[in-house]
Amino acid sequence: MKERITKEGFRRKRGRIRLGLCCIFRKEPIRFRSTTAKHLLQFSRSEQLRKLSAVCLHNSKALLASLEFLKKNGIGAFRILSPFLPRYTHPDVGYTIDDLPDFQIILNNLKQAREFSQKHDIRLSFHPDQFILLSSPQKKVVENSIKELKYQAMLAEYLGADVINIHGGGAYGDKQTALAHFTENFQKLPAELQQRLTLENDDRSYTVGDLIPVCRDLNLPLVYDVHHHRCNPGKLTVEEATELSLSTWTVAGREPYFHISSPLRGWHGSDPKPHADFIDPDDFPECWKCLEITVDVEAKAKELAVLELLRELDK
DNA sequence: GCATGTCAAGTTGTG
DNA sequence: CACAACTTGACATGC
Repeated sequence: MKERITKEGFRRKRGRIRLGLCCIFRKEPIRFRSTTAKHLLQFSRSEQLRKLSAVCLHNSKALLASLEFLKKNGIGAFRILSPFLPRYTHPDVGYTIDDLPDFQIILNNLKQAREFSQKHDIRLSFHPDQFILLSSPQKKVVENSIKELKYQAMLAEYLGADVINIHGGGAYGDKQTALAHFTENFQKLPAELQQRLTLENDDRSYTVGDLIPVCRDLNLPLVYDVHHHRCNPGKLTVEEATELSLSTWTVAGREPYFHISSPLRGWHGSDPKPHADFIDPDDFPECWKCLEITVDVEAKAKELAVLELLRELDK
């Protein structure tokens, strides 16, 4: 900690680290809405679409408000929640954008969001949830996953988001076989989806060491989650994993994407996996501080945690 | 208003 | 063997 010189003018500058907010706000009154298939199914199709349209329209406005907040507060990235257009791929109530009565306003808002984020250099990303599995031995599971990924790729296209980040999925008793399934399924995806997909190490199955060969093979960037790494490190140190992950981005000339969080109840004794409200500055790897990277802050206090970490890194 | 149960989906590890 | 946790609560219902 000695190398941080506090004297004005000699302040050690952090690398251009862009901090990212994940999905929602703790205190700022910006809320995204959702709805359920069960609720929708009691109405006629046209009534369903009216309700869905209202929610999607609300969310498109909430996104614009989010970006405005990020710009004002120096936050450089935003992860868009998966049900931004809720139940889009649901087998019974799924829809396309132009089914929605307000689709023109919604599309216009998405276009505005893209222009705003480009103008103010706010990086947008997606993180499909735990059901999205390209490594599953079940054909139906992979099919549903691809359907959802295509939906997120469509949104990413409208919004100019460059990252759709997923995990390796289950190990199914044999990681190498599962990763072979992943590779096989990845190669069948449309190019516009392949271009955006990234792989993230997780806190139970796949370590950075497990994923690096797949990433090299498929030319796939690795989103390095240092909290997951500390829960499930494999053989690599944080410095080694950082270096390996960086190489998967720089080969494509893209800005690396990392994740940070702190354990809810500390590193000792109880389960370290659940996330804390804020980031303990000691959890932020020293070796990241001079890098030009995006770091998503996975903390329960959301924008408050991002702002606090920003201040901490500026010290 | 507020408490509570429910919501599309898969997999893993814990108690 | 049920259940919480996972990147994340929000919504609907009933009092």
